Amino acid sequence: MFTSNISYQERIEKQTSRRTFDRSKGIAVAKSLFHECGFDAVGIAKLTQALNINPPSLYAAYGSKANLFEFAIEAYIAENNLPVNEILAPERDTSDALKELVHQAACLYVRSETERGCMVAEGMRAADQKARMISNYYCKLSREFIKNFIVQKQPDKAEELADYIVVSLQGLSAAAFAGLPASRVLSVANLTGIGISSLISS
Amino acid sequence: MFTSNISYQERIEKQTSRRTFDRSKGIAVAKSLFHECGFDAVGIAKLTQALNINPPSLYAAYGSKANLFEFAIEAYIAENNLPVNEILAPERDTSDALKELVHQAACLYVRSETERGCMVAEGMRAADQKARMISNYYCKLSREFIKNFIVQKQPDKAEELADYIVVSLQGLSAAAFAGLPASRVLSVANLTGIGISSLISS
DNA sequence: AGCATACTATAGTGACCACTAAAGATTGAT
DNA sequence: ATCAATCTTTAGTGGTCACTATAGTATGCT
Repeated sequence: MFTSNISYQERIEKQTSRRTFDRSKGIAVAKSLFHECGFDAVGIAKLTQALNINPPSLYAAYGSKANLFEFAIEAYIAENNLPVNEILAPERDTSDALKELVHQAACLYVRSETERGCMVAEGMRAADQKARMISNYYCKLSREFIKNFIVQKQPDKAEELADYIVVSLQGLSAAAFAGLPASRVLSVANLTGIGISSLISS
Repeated sequence: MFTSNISYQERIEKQTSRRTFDRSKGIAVAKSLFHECGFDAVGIAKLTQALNINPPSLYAAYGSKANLFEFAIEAYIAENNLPVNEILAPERDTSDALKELVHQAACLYVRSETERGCMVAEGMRAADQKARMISNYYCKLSREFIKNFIVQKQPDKAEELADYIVVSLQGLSAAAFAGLPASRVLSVANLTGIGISSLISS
């Protein structure tokens, strides 16, 4: 989408029965490494060692480190995505829905001891510009989704409330990544939920 | 404190009238670069070019890149620090004080077009472990200061409220760093303030 | 003047970075 | 069986990383 002319699906489908390493598994491993360490701290050497392959195999399969990162982010979203269609169902109370979204996201950010925070939010801080652009794009997608939910019932507050939710999630992700214990992250998420209630009822 | 056996003051005082580059200015330049680009994205080459010196001069003056980063953070705190002793004056209303703290911090995070967010908060995401440790330490200092203010009047909520404030600031810093326009960052800070009110009065 | 000190600049260190040229190996199709 | 395609491996590319050994130079002290 940003750096590749060939999509994730196209690449996967090209895989034949030939002797080859498992591309899907490669993306899963890369996702874990990128999530745990961040884009900048994961080198090609670390990736190829984790996959037990050589650099050319990695490049033949994914094109570049940035490409692989984007595949990994897509996998992250596909696997870890919250059931947002249920959480942000149109008929739900705005406040309840947003509170649950923040709570569920916080749970996601601390459920692993090693892969902390939101991979997208953390990717936005990478020193590498491509990694930042990719992450920013998926963050924007999320914000739009949240905004479109809010706009149905609170159109006048949709923009600023969407910003508020996204920024809150960025803070929770940062805290989780920095090592704040799960219980305290969830406590902050709970306080954020109380804040959301007061913002919507006012 | 973490990586040096020689303090900032000691180094500065050692400066004689000999032909030498301005150490304080070097720290100021490094601070701007680190703040704008992040620890990882600023190499020795970039620093020495900006200061118009050679690497050995930089190492003679500051010891290491991590040392220089710590000096830069100290300078950042000294120069950009909010008047926290006034904002968090003991006699002030807890809610008003915390709201102003968040507002002033948000203003700080977006006042420059290039140096966005909080240098300490952003440093906590560096790929370099030393930079993370240094940043985490100063973040912890800030949290303690906030907690000690809250504990005077709301001792039962001090810990979780302090976490809430710090996480909110981390979110605002991340948003500012990612390029969210100043007006929207300030708007989110304002909403956070409303949330703080409801948390304290409840 | 002579000397030790403290900074400087030149020029490099090995290690790592993302990435690839070239050739071998395995496959499916003919 | 042969060939083309596609993967693999080996072995590297040039570049940048943080950092430094060595030697030159300007300074203050005696």
